[in-house]
Amino acid sequence: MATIKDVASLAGVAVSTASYALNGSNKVSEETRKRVVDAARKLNYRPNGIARDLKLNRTNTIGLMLSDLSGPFYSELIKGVQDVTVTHGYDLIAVSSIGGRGSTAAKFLREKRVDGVIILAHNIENSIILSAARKDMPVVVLDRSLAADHVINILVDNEGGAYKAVSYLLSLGYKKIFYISGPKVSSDNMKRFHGYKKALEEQGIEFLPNWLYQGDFTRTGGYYAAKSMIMQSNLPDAIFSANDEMAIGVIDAFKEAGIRVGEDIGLVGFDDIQLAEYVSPPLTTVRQPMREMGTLAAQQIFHSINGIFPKECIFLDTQLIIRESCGWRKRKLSQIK
Amino acid sequence: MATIKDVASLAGVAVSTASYALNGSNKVSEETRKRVVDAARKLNYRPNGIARDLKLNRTNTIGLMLSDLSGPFYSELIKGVQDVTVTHGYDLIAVSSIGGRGSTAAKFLREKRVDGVIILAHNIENSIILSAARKDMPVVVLDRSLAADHVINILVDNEGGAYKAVSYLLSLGYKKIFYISGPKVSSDNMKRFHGYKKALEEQGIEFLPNWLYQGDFTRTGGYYAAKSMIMQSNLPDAIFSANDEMAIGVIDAFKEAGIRVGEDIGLVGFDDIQLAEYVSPPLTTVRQPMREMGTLAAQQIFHSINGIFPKECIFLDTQLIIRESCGWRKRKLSQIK
DNA sequence: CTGAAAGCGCTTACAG
DNA sequence: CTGAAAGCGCTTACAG
Repeated sequence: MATIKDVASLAGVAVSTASYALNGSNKVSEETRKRVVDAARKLNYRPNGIARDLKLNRTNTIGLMLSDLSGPFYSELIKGVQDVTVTHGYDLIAVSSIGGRGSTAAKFLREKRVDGVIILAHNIENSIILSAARKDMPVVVLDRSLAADHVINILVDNEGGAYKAVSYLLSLGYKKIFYISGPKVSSDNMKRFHGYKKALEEQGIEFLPNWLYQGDFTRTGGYYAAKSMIMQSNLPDAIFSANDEMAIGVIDAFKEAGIRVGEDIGLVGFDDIQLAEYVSPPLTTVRQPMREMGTLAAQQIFHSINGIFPKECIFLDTQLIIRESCGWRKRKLSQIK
Repeated sequence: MATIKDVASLAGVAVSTASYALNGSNKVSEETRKRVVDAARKLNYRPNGIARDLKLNRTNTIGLMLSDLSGPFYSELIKGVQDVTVTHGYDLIAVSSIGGRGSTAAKFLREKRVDGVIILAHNIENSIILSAARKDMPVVVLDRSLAADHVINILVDNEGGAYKAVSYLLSLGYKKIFYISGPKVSSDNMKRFHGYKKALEEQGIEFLPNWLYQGDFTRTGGYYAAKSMIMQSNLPDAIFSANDEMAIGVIDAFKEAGIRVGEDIGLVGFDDIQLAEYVSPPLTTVRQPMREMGTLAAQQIFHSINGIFPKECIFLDTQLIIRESCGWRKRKLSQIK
């Protein structure tokens, strides 16, 4: 593979001159430039971007770390991030954190392969983030609250969103409301759980341990949680699922058992993924402003690259999206604020 | 930011020794190893992966280039690729080709930043791929047929799939069947168009120019195509949409106009994206084996890294998934092979 | 306008 | 077991 040295020697110039010529510097005469470019073409020369990055000590790329590259959930977030990275002329790469410490995400965090990082991946430990964040590598976290230099927090009001959702269920007359949990290590999940309990408490309803079913934020997880309820004959009035994917699994399981979600039982999810609108019954859920999160996250990266850090963490609100999974008729009868 | 040099001098050893110690070589005494590791910790040393890549002349990462990082369409593909890259201990990064020649994908292709590349992005030109592919950077293309050294073709039978879909429509008695096209530069689209025309011809049905509506593979594109039909009062018996996303846009537009897809009009898509099953009416479509494509693609990369190239291009079959968007009753009446 | 040289942060034969 | 040195492929002051 031809290097700039080969190009220079074929063109009969020094490598510095070749470099200038190739990068369109005006320090070079039109004639030599042409000679160099010709030589490059002849050799099918491709610059080695890695060498360039090393020399310049910057990569011009932002990394987006997601717990699962293939999740249905990131679409809008990615769009938001992408909008502002291209505006700034930066590249964006997406990597997965599957595998935890051994994951590509962890490696990129460790090895300074990008100029900034946006994280939405609960399976990356705080310690990795803390030792990665530094002046020339700001990181914004979207899935936890983590106070440290060079880490920026963008938080959505998980607790408030969950509270809204469960209060809504309560206002419809549901009383025995189960919680299907995401991974316990997920801070988002814990916040939602708190919001859930808060709403219950406020209405003087006691939370019972067997109202909690463990899931893992996947559809399959939700499916088996609901299956368990059915097999144990431990059926609720309604369910608050810590995310939409699990809620869809719940629908699957109940459908199999002949239980009608939206009629026999109420269900609300969290996230408002694209599918939520199409699933049957359409899922009531709490929407996070994903696109806005993406935009904000990327903007914050560029601000801090320019030395401007936000004073405090950024807090975003959620929105309850009412569809049919909590029942139509009941809804009509009650007051919703 | 501390480098290995700093670590070495704090530990009072040569940088070579520091390097050996940090990389767990057994050339180093336990005692110095400890001294070095301590020094590294003290300095919060992070290795510079870019320097390492440059030195070793390999990145240990595979790049997946997609035309839109946020498409709903790649989920299974990514899973397939991921499965085999992690098995091989390689990293995977996903980059977008939005922006064509200026895109991150094009840059990574140009600058040898990965050890192999998988492409599903019609907006990357052949010329870029051809000049990127080389012995130490195999590329597999999933969206075009491109014969060259070090480029591997994995093709799904677009033409056959389209033919199947349209034949099915014809067998149901639909005659005036429109085509909603993807971008004309997309080879997938053109193949599907050929399959469509072939099925028509075989039944002696003449294709009319005003049966073709231009779309762009997006939901909005499909929506406006259908809108145009309605506004021009140019309504078909059925529509074959070059992909599912556009088909969903079609459903939206017809729904607004009070036309019932699956009753007044037949519709079939292509891809079998996740949504297809949930949309109303559920969409009949032709499924591509996306996960298998991903697995195969990654396997081929590793084969060629090991010097083994496939002799010919790999051809995958499609499958017609019958749901409700072409009508239930009609379907019952006819024979489908 | 052009060239010789240093250096980015690593790894790895090679000597000792 | 440890160190001095070369080199990966670039860019960029600095001289001339």
